[in-house]
Amino acid sequence: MEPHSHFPAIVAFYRTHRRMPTYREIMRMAGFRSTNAAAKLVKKLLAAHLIQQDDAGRLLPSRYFSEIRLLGTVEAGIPAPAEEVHLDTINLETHLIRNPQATYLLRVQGESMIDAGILPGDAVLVERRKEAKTGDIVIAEVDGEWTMKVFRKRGRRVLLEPANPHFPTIVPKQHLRIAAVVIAVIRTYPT
Amino acid sequence: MEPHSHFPAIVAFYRTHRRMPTYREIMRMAGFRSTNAAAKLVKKLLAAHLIQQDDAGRLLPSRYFSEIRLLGTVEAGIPAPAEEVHLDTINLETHLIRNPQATYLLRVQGESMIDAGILPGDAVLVERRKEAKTGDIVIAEVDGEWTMKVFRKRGRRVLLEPANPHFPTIVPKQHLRIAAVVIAVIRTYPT
DNA sequence: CTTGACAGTGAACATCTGTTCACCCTACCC
DNA sequence: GGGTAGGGTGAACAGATGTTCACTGTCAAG
Repeated sequence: MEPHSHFPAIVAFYRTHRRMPTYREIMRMAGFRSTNAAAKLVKKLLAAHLIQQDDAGRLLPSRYFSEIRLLGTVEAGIPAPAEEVHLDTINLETHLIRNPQATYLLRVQGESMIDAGILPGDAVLVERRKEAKTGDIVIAEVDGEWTMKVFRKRGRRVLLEPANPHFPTIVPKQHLRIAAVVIAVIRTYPT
Repeated sequence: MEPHSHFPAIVAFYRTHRRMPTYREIMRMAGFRSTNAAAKLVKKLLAAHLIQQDDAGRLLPSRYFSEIRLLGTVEAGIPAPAEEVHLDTINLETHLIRNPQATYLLRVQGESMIDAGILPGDAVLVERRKEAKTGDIVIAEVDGEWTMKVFRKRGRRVLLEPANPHFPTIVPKQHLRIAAVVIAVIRTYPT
């Protein structure tokens, strides 16, 4: 039995148990009767970089445990399922979210950011943050109203610019509180 | 020290180490000098359903490790962290992806879909599918070229429409192969 | 002051963990 | 046939792991 043939079972174990299997569990899954057989299998999977290990020898999932296969550009097309073996993969969530405790999903109303490709109905992933830098898209409370705009600092002044010429640039009069910065836009299409 | 104040550190540990911490590691993170203190902390986190445990006592991540808190619209604003308790949450990956085996991430080149809010550099989540219905955004191979366009059926004819008036509508002459349908657009902003 | 709840210490224990050793068996090559 | 590499067995071991016990200090309520 080739060592890689047991890899899908390990991935499945990780998904259902939310942890990596132990050597004993790998042994049982593969039908071995000795943990040494599992250890040798693990050594091969390690050499193939299909799984990883920490300093204490504990098994860790590799990037191959994430679900999404990464292709090139649209123009490069989509390969046949058989050629998928070598595809790079990413974990969508770790790729999008750096600070999970401070991350939220908001729905967009209105067309004020339409030229930045943010349409009504889109979802925006935002990270709670009090500071922003020029060019960031921020969620802010200005003079009592919540809004999403592009943050710009002009010298000492702060501007909140829409991405739509039909909307006015906001110059905060009294109160500006930056609550969050947009880190991603997510638009889903009905299937 | 409140027990929940240590929870973010545990989540951070899980994300960087790709496994749950042991009781000793929780002990060190919290500054305790007895594993019993960590065990008591864990008991409280278990009672609050912030973490989970398997049959052998091993710690497992709960949904709070991977789920995003869901707010309303931008105009409704972002509540203070204290009011977060009742927020609904979703898992980003399960929310976006219905059929993981057939789902891929592609990068967008060109501006042909810009009026649909799909900009160059965006990522599109696509699901391998051979059929499409009018209005779907499809990845298709037309007369030897790969392209992303809006699929439209006009009677017996099939049109592939761009979302940009400067680009031509494609009328497949010989060969049209639909490879995938766009199920989501994801745009990330540099932090 | 007394009481009780709570949080943390220190130590112990049975079990599980990754790792390693010697060994067996089979298949293949020269 | 002889040799060798590879995959598997069985057993052992040191260290790590979750759990538990008795105990100490603190602090607020009565």
